[in-house]
Amino acid sequence: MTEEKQTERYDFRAIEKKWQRRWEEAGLFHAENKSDRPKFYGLDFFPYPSGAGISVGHCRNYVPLDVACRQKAMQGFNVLHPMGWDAFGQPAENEAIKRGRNPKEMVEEYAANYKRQLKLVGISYDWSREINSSHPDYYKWTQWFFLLLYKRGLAYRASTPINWCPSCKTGLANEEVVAGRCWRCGTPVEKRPMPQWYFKITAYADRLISGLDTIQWPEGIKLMQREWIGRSEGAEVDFPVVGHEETIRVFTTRPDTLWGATFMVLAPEHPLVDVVTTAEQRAEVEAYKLKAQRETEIERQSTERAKTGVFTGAYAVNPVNGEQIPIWIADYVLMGYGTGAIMAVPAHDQRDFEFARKYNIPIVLVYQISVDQTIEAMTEATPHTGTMVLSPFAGSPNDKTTVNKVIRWLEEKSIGQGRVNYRLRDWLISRQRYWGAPIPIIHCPKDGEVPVPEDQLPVVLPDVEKYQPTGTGESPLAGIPEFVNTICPVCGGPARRETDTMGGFACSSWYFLRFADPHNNEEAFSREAADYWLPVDLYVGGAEHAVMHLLYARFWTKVMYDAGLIAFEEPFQRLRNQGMLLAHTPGREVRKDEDVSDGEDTDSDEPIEDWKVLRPEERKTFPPDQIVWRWVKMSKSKGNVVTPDEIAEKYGADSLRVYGLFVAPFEDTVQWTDTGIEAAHRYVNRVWRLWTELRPHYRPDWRADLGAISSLEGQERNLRRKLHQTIRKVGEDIESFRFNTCIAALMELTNDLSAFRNELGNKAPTEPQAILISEVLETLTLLLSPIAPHLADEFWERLGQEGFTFRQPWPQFDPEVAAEEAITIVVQVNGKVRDRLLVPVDMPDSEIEKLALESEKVRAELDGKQVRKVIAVPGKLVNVVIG
RNA sequence: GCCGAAGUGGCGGAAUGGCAGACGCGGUGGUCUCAAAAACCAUUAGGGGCAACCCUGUGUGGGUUCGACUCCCACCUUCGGCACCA
Repeated sequence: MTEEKQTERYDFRAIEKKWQRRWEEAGLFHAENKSDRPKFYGLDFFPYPSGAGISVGHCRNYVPLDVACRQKAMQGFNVLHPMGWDAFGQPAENEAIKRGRNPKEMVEEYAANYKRQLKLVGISYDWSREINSSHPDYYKWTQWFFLLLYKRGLAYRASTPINWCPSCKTGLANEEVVAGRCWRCGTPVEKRPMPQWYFKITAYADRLISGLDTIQWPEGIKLMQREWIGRSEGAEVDFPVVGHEETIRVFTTRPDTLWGATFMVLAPEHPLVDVVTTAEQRAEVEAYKLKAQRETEIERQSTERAKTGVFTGAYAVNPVNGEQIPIWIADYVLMGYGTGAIMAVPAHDQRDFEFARKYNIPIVLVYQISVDQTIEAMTEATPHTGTMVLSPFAGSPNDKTTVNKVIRWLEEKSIGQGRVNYRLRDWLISRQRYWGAPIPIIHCPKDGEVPVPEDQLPVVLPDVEKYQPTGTGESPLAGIPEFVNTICPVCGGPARRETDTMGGFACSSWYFLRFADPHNNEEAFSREAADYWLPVDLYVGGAEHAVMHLLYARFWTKVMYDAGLIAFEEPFQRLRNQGMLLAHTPGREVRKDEDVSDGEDTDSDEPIEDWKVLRPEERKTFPPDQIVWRWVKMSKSKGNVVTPDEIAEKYGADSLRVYGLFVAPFEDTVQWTDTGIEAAHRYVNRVWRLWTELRPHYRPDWRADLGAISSLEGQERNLRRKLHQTIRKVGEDIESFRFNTCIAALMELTNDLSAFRNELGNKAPTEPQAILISEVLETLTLLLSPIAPHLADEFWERLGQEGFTFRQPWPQFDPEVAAEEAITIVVQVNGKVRDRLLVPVDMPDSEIEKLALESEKVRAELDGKQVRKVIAVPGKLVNVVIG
């Protein structure tokens, strides 16, 4: 036969377009709120749709979850896999300002583009549930939740110094300040006193810690949350101030060292500073306060910084021994933690030790390491060693038990109180920006703060021409009289609306619930829908939200639980973080003193940047030999974005999917390479050719003749075993997010199938061979379905089947077929491999041991030496210990 | 500084107490072709040997074990997080 038929070309563009259209027409991914099947809710962190669209980097979290969801659907689950837009917030507003555009229109356009791209990649979203946090029918409920928190005493307005970003011109939550800088723009953050809205997240601190034990999240993320909440146990103690009514309250984790307190330190901003400072010291104290105020957070937080401080002239009384100790102010004490004041125990706290040495303040040992220990010889504080020598507890060890004993004693004597303190601060929710959900509060001159009645929600964000931040600390909304002026719901008199909007994290703290019931106009979600779908079974997104979004969403969920709205306390059962995608990017080296935007870091130990991306226009003119290539995160600002559009056009969406899954473990940071995507494409092509060549031998009724292949031998038996092993492996690997080895397993199967095809050549297959081919082709098609869904559905159709692989049951493996018949037993001598034995699976250990000892290699090693021990591990190896 | 994760061929990675390097990239040789590409086949950790084989090898140094990439201790490096938290 010379009709060596040319295999049909793999026309992925046509195939992918065709199936995407058919899926949409069939409403294939539409999830019903009721089903006899068990539910599965898979969720991606909902994105802010930026103008750059999605890059192949985004596909690294959307595709794996899509694979998991598609597999769940085939396994018989009723799957909810939704997508929506985190459209409110500063990123969108900043971009709109930059482009001189209306944020509303702009966001619609960008979201539409995202949607188009996600469809292009073949993600199985139920688009009928698409939501947009900037739509009134969504933010109505964000406002409703604000009022829920308000009514439960969890939203309050207070005027304390806030983190202010001078570039974004708005307040920032503590979580949004990274190393003293704004997390969005990197501008050093300032402190400003201003009346602001807060959510009382600190009231939930303990539950936010304990809840972590009930969920399957990466340990690193849990740890970061625990640290952020920063629980510490200790005591509060009041120190009377000599000659004043006031007392200074301190929090300490080490009340057992009270007897060694030789001075006190107040934060420069502490309200009592002005009260206690003496006339002689006032000038010096004022100067220090001013200096501390001028310093940015960055400067104040810099490590290895020498301690500085000023004496106030005042003294406090140590309540445990009546001694008078000086009161200082110093910037190493922070107003934002504890009470803003500390008792200083230089002997047992390193910071206090340094301070005492510098200002010649006495040091008193509470715990002594040895009888001849002298203060003069000390070079550092000894926080965790020694035996107590002062106090009624002399003789106690320096440990937790002693601390607890002292706390009880303090409570009995009414000197102090046991107390738990948290690093977590309340969540600053006010933003002096336009593009957010207005805070639904009315300020009435008569009735004060009045919540907007629920039937008046939403408080609609007005359409305006000018929405730029004012920079005065007032929201742009304050300049719109039609918005501001309203009527007090209580007295009917004239009143003013709150003009701050909510930060974007409010919108994202409940969106996962809205997906359960996205079109509900009566409530945020129906209890029934929430009970059915929630909690989210699998949540996938980047680790950059480890504290912010994930902490806030957990907080709101607990509030809703307490309000009886839902039956669960943790919103996300299982969480996975995908790794970053890096692109090889040309840049140039930058001298450390060049291009440093805020040229005042004279002694900063960290260079801001010693390398800069070349701008596109620079790339053409820059001397090639001076270009320094680096792997950096793919982002529009770096000019190194690869879009799914171009990859889908050149290689196809299925190839892109395979690439991202295969290139590295899901959590790992990976480097985008052209050879990588080409390899994936080559594999998909290879499957296409192999499958297409074998397709003519397919028998639709192969299941009826399974008996014909129950006793295959040789290569055919091996291929069938491989097939069933692959079913097992692919199933397990998708379940556990090990997509790279999952693809590898499919490649191995393909390789075996290829060898089989080569063996077969142009010969017509025998009856059993045809059945085997049929089983392999059909099963391979279904195994590929979650990974390369377009290709799989095309194959499915070409097998003469109806419908979609998405609706087919996931293949089951036959353990007997998958079982190995003969296994290789490794024979070791003293732990070194000397021989290998191929034995039947069911050979008894004693037999294997005997064979091993008879092995020529082993006998050669023996050479007169004694066999001391023989270790046999069933199915694995025999180790002969000689000596 | 503290906390966490990681370190394996030329490269991405596999193996989580039992055959180190699956799978893929890249390389080399071959088949096909007028030629090339594609595809297919073979080979590919390093060193030694004509060979069958032998030795070395998972960041470094110790330890536990019959046996360690895997567990324990110390150190080095890289990445991520936190950073005067009283």
